[in-house]
Amino acid sequence: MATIKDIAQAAGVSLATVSRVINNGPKVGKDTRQRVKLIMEEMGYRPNANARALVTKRSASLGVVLAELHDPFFAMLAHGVETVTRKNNVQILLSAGSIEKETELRAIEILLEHRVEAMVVHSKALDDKTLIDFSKQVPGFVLINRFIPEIANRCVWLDNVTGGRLMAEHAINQGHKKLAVISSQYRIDDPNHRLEGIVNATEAAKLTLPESMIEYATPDQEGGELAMQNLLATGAEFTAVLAYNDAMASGAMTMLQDHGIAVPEQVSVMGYDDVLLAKYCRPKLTTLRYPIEMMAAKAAELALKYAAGAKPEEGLTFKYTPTIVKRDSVVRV
Amino acid sequence: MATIKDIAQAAGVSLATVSRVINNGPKVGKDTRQRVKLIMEEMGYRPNANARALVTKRSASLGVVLAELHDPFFAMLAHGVETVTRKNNVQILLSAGSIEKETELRAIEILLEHRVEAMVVHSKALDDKTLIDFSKQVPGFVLINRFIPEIANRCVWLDNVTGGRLMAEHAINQGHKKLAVISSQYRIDDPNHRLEGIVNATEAAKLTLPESMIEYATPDQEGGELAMQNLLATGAEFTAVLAYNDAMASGAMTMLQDHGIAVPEQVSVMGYDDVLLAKYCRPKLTTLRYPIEMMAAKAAELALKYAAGAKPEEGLTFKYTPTIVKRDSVVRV
DNA sequence: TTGTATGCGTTATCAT
DNA sequence: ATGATAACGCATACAA
Repeated sequence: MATIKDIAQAAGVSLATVSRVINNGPKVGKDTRQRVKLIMEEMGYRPNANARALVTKRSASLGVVLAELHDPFFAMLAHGVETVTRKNNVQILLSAGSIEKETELRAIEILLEHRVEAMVVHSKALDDKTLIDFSKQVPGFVLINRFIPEIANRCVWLDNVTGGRLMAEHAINQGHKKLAVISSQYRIDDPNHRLEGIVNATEAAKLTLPESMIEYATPDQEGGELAMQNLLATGAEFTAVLAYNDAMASGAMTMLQDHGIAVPEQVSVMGYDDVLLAKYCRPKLTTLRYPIEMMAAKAAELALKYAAGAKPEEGLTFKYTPTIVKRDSVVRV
Repeated sequence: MATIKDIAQAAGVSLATVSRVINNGPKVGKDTRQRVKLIMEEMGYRPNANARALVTKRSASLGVVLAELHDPFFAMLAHGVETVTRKNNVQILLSAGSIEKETELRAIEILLEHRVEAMVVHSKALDDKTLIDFSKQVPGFVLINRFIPEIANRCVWLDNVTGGRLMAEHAINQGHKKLAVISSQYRIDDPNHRLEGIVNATEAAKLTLPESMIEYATPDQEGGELAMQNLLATGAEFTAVLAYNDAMASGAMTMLQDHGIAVPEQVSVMGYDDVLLAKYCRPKLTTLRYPIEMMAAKAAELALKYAAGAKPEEGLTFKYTPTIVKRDSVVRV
């Protein structure tokens, strides 16, 4: 592949001049610029991003750490990031961390080795201290879906406690008194927080939510089916089910319908996330909107801004609150 | 950030020695190795991938060009690639090309500038010649979802003509004689090929498929709804609908149900792709399995192999054929 | 306006 | 086993 040197030689000018042409530098004759450009075209010259990054110490790239790409949720996240990187002519470097400590760590390290300027990190397995340390090394370090007080101004996150509360309140407002909960079996913050919000709301409404009305399973459709199966097996009575996410809600609905229980006529179901699926499934899912795409875009902007030298404001954080999307899976009782 | 030089200084050895330690070079004393490693640890040393890429001319990265990240289909594609890059300690560089000539071109160029070793490209807007040219520049250049005879051995693609035929044949075998088709309005190869297969099958079965029974819309749920609405508005009669993809099929089902037409009792519906949605929607979609994740993994492997110097075998290509997944949206009539 | 020279962080070649 | 040194491709301060 042709280098700047080859171009200089072919054009009969110096390296510096070519470099200036490439970067639209100011001090270069109009005709020389023309000629050099032509030759670059002819020789199919492409600047070497690595060499450039080495000397300028700026890589024009943003690293993204996420769990699993095939999860639609992370696809939305990635897309949110992409909208802003594209606008800024910044490249995306992807690193998957599958919610395992070692992998997440390695994912971040790899991005660091590539000297990405900014970083949007979705980490659930790493501890606060590790993340705080990284944020000190990388000016453009931003966390998504996580809140760490010490670096609050680098956190773009969803208030899941409020989310849980909103879910439960909505069900309660619709007259439901016997609630069941289908949660994720992974003991990370998100399910804990959502559950906390649900419990708060039930207590405030003087309802009881016995442990037996809470089922845990994998946070996907199969998990939702399984959890509902278990719930039904215990013979428990409930008129509304609050699921950890839309996939579990969908699974739960399927299982209910398979048992001849009409949704929402006999049992109401609520999801969380508002992914595509929520609109596609029948009945359409009443759920909580998790504006992950918007949040991811925000995180990317922030990361780029910090990377460019902006100082994170003290005492600031980027908290989003989910909102209820009323569709057809919940009815008044 | 500490460099190899800093480490050398701190350890009282030369650059060369440190470099050897980093790369697990052979000729270095056991104790020196220990000491250097310790110091690297202490100083938080991280090799600079850019510098390394510059001198070794190998970037340990694979570029991916795809259309839209938030499309679950591309999320699967990305995931397929990721499974093999992870295994090979190769980094993913993402570039979105939104099915526009200019953007796709720019996406590839950017990856080229980063000197990615391998490339998995999903391009629909670029012409054959351009792609062939690129493949000559980049040894590890592989196309996914596209077939170009001149570089057949770099193409991992799905036989959409056969796919279309299988769809139609399945419907016909189930006794359906009046078919309707919902296709994509984008005049790229995929819908054309699928339609071609459908037409072939209908002709072989001595059925007619008038142009009025084919509706075109955007390849998403809204498009499916719209297309079905149009179809119903014309008063056309049909007992089976073949959709361009699962999203359109889902939209079509919704619209049918909204019009009080039972699926599959009154009208059967078939999708294409077998994305998550196909299992989630009600009735579960009978569709064609498009093993995109597997294909993407194959493409990535191939790209890496070619990048490593393996010569593309002449006359070879990587064609996949979709298979029918029978679920609940099609019945015998 | 143009050219020269230096250095970015690393690997690799050649000495020692 | 270890060190000195020349690249790699580019940007840039300094000269001319």
